[in-house]
Amino acid sequence: MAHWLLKSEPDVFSFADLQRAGVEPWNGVRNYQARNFLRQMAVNDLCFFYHSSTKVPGVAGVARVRRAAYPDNLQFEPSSPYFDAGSPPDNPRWSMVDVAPLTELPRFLSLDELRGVPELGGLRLVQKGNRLSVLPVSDEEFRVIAELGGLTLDALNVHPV
DNA sequence: GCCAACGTTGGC
DNA sequence: GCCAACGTTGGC
Repeated sequence: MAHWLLKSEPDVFSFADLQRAGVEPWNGVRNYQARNFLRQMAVNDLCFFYHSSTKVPGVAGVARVRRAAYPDNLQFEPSSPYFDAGSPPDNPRWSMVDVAPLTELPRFLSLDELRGVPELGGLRLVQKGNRLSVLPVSDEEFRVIAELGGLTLDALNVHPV
């Protein structure tokens, strides 16, 4: 199973919002690299839910993929800020996945704290100039972050959906 | 294909 | 609100 990190501005859509929503289409990604990662996601993959552009940015929870990549409908909605007139309907340019909340992190992990963890030096999130909103997390990085956040491996060893 | 201009992201 | 970093656009 692969692991990922998804960024969201909590003022727009927080982890608590995801918990209320239950399942949410992760739409609006308009960066090719991020899109390619979305397309690599499989059902049941676990994703850290990261709060960006906020007072204390950091990892707030864990979500999981409920539906693999399919066309992002907003690219065909002229009224949407995510509309893309150049996307061919027979070969849509942009994809989205559906995600559902799994669990909040018992201990919120700020970006500042993550930066201080030697094992996470390779994480794209903590590297300079990182702007990707969807990024891969290695198995080892996933374990380190989950444990730092107060999650037992049991808590994450959930039944597939 | 180069690269300057521009827009966006996101930490601070 | 500032600005560094980075991606995209478009003229040439």
